Amino acid sequence: MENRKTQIIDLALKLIREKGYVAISYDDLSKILGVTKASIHYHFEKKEDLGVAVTERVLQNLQDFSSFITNSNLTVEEKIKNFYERQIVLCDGGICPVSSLQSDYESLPEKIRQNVEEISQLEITIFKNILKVTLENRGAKEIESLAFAIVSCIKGAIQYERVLGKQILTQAMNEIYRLLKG
Amino acid sequence: MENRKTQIIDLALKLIREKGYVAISYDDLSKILGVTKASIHYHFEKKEDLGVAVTERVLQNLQDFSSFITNSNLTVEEKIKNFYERQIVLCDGGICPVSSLQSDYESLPEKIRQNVEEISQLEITIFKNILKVTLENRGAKEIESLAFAIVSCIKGAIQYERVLGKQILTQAMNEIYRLLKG
DNA sequence: GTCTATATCAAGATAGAC
DNA sequence: GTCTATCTTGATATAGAC
Repeated sequence: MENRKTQIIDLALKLIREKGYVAISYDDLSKILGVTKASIHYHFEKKEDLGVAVTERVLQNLQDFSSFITNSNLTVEEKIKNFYERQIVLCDGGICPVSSLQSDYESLPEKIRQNVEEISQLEITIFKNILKVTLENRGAKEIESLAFAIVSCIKGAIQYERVLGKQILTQAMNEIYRLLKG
Repeated sequence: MENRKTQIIDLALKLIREKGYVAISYDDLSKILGVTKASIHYHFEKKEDLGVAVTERVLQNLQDFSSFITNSNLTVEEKIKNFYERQIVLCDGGICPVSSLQSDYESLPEKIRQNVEEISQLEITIFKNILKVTLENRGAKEIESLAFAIVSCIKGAIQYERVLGKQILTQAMNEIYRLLKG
């Protein structure tokens, strides 16, 4: 059942958002899906294999989003709004899966680390591409700094929001928009 | 030996920065310290007790820092620089212990959660206090939004920096300084 | 492709000797 | 205060039946 495989990846991604890669177990997954642990092991022999599949999925989604943004005619503000509204949907009450995997970085097998690196870099690159279109008068270095600031801000805000339960991301983004006008 | 207790908290804090609360074990701690697991259990009967001690330490340090900043005559820029340079020292190649604990939030016992909440809130409050002194012309709401943005940016940047290994925090902060002038 | 059963190992935790 | 020894539980993983 190829569908079961997808279902496992979906669930693993959800639990990584909530608890992190280290904290989830095949027991968690199997109980929620109503199957046995052995059944999960059939689809993903080792936990590492599942982690690789999840990060490949995240990377693929991000690449699709990158293409969508590149080929769109949206304004910079609209593109940024697209990015962080997508973040909210992806996180769905937890934290960003990328932040979660970054936190667990030291415990990740090499293959998963490489994917997390690639994902992190692509997020920065997407923002650099968004910014350079309309901020042509600013240097490449400044555009890179801005991309770092905006992505960092979005990701940090989501983590505080889960713990403190305020509209931290939305409010922080209002300030970021002002950065682009200055 | 009261010193051993402190030593365990120090080490736990270091490992939380590197791997996170969930990922560390009494076995890790005991091997590094050259004692037995049982010895760690003597000082902290349950892992939760150790987590509480660590977060109380983090909170205490932050409260001290808050007093220092409040009673200083530094400029806003200097205070912010103090904050994020302190972050770099605290993280020491890992991620911020607060970010680490935020990521593991779902897996934390209630008592530790409360401490993480308090710490997260105090970080925001410190920034609000820093900003309101010189940004009197801006409303309380805007000051809060700015505090959210700056703290989020610092914390997010540290996570990307560990994975991508660039000067992401410093560069992001350069852009944040511009926010304060606009 | 999914199951039962089981192996193996590590983690959190406790009892009791020294 | 630290140790040895041990317990329990849960996690990763495998073998082999259906």
